[in-house]
Amino acid sequence: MVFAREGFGRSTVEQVCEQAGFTRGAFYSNFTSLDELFLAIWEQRSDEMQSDLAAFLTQEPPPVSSLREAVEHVLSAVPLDDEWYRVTAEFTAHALRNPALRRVMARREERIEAGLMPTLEALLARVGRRVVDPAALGPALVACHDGTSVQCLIEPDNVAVRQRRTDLFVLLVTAHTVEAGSATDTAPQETP
Amino acid sequence: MVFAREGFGRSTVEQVCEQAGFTRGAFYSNFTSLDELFLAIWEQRSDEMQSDLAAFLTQEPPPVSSLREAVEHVLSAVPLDDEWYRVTAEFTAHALRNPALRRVMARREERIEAGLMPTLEALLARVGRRVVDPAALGPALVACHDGTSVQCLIEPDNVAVRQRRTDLFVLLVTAHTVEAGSATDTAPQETP
DNA sequence: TGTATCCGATACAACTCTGTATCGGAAGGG
DNA sequence: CCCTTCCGATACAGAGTTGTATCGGATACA
Repeated sequence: MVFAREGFGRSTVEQVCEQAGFTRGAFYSNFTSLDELFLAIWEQRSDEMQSDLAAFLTQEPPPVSSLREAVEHVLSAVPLDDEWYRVTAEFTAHALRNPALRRVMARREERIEAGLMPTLEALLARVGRRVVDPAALGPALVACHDGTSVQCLIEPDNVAVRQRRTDLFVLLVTAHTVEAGSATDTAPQETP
Repeated sequence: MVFAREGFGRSTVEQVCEQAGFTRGAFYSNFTSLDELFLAIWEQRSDEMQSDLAAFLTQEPPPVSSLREAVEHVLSAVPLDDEWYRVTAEFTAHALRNPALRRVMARREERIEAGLMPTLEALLARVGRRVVDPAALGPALVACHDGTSVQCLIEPDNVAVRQRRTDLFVLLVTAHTVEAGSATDTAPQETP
């Protein structure tokens, strides 16, 4: 992917076409600008990943026996794809400057949450836990995923980073759930 | 800042010089490339922000009376600077493709943690809490900060996002601390 | 089989950016 | 007061990029 290698701003129509195996003539008869192509690619791939995630999660009910295992199973469906995260970082930077793309990013998050939460809740139910506030847990998971993904890719050789990533997810899920029988239905407990 | 407006890859030496009020001749007698300037600017500004953070936090011991107030105080020292976060997003995307910049990013995180944690621990001590595992809390805070900052800037009009951001920080700090008298000294408790 | 339509390749003209080389002036040292 | 040194401005040449216009072939349809 040219955008991952060069950065979006430095990519040229020529480079993209060369790698894709067609010419600039072909490009300009299908798109009007690189921006448009970038958006199209990102949306398509983003949709694919969400479909993959959803498919993976719903496919076979795994025999999880603890909350951590449930989290690990979900995380295993979200690979740390180096190239793809570079493209996403480019897209994020681009979106922060472009209202139209901002909406695309917002939709992406909504769809991730929509695809993730039901399965996650089902998995957690199996280990006897109930999510208290899905509307808070979803965004928190996405934010932590994005934040820790960058950390993992910035220090690819630091295994502790990846370990902490998992721990953080477990922590989040733990704090946002209660034992299934519990009557508590408020926001995550703050002990002090 | 040109990099925030145009994106790094689309910025030209000409644009940068125009805004800064000098000419390309002046530029090339002080830097060898835009990459170098970008790195210099980002490191300098990043250092400034860390100094500001440290100064703000150590300056006057605020009269916090709860863990949440302590967190809110710290967060108030980290403003959601729209322009600056755009530059950071650009830098992040750039760093994911460039090992030298990766190291700069890693150092940035270390310095944030180094500047933040002592004061945070002091503040928390004042409300009767002790951090259990600073080496885990620091990176988690940074990751969540970066992740939620994007969310806030992607949906600037959504106040719920900003609220959840604060809640998330409170949650993280809560989970990584114990009551000051407690003997517990293990990793954050996972109840189930 | 002939024709119309579509799509991609090639060619082209205009523009933009980069990096360097040369020139002029200002500041500092002797 | 002169001279040297440094720094920024201007000018220029080379390279690369964009978007369009024209051409050729393939495919679908009558």
